[in-house]
Amino acid sequence: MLSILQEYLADKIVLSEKELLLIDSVSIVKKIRKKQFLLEAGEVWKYNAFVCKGLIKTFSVDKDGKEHIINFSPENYWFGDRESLINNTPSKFNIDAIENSEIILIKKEDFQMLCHEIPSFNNLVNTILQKSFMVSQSRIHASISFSAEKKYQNFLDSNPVLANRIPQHMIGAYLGITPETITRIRRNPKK
Amino acid sequence: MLSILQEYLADKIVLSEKELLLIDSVSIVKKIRKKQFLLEAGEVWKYNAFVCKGLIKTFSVDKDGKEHIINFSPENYWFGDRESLINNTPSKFNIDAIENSEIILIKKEDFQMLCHEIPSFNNLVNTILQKSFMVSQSRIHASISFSAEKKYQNFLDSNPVLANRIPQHMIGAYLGITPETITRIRRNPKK
DNA sequence: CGATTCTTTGAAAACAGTCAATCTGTGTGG
DNA sequence: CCACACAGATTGACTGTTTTCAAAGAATCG
Repeated sequence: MLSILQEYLADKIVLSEKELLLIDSVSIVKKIRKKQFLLEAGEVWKYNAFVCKGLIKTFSVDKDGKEHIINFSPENYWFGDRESLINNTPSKFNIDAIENSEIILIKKEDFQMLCHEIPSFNNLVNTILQKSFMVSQSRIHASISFSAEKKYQNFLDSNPVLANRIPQHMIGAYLGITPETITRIRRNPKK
Repeated sequence: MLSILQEYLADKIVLSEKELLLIDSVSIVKKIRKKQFLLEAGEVWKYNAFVCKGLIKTFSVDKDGKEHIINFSPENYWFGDRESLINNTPSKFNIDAIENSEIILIKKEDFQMLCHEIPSFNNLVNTILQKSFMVSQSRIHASISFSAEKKYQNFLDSNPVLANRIPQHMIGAYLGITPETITRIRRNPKK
């Protein structure tokens, strides 16, 4: 699975053989099965994680037992709980797999080392952060501006591929809409 | 007003006299009055901007003329439309002042130059980006998980100082709640 | 002041959520 | 390969929250 990360990196930045080896040397390959947890609320998250294959979700569970999904992470996406990672605080979130998945974990210190040793890697990381931030801004915008129907339509339009890998009730949990409402939107779209 | 930015920077990183001068040399000081626009939807945003004094808001206006507020930026905060800035695309947002304000603008290219020339400045920028991202994640979480009342309470708790500088209808526009609903929440808090 | 902006109110309507039951499809173990 | 269990989706009736609209009342500012 290391090769998937390598391909991803090769597509974004130029790395020497030595740098690639350095990255490999700190990469922990891991397979997890559907519904298996990577992080449970209360634990401290220690890694930067990359999805080689599969689909990961980050979510919270409220006191009524309802899930609220912070993020979906498919292949070639990084994930983790940044807040817990950076502040060394117990996470408010859970992370588990929606599909059987193969991921790479890089320990916080190792990841920092990579950023320090490999300037282009560091740039990539910052670029990704920039993009993540823009995506999250646009999600906020949708969230405060749109009706349930528009939120759902917007999700389908923005994530056409992802949408048919994710059960409807999870899309709901991501958008803040109940699955029943989504059913009704689908049955009875306005116009 | 340059001194405010200098103070802010001095508090976060160590800068040589020369570096400070470099920053000064590309800083454009600007005063804007309440309700004055810095950016209108459709224009391309060209700067990184820092608030020395006052309060800035970034918002969209939908087809019904309703405002949706993306961000409030008080003193010592950076603002701008990152998406428009980075992609050189017309902004979907407007930026104006809630209070008479004093700000510093740094042109995109100059800002990149600063990041390139001053490593500690670059680090600071990335740290801020990290933090902005975490804040926006937590706003997303609130937005998909909480009732109107909890959103409002959470806003007051998270922004006790800001809250009494911002008219209620703008807090509503930030949270995705009508001002009437906020009035009712205040009149009739549950427990 | 006078004008503007902001907040509050009430009544009605729209929207989305809840609950419980049923239906559907899928995957797994025997 | 079938049967069963289970997860997911749909339905309908109902409830509750939030919005809408219009009007009136505060508060603020020049």
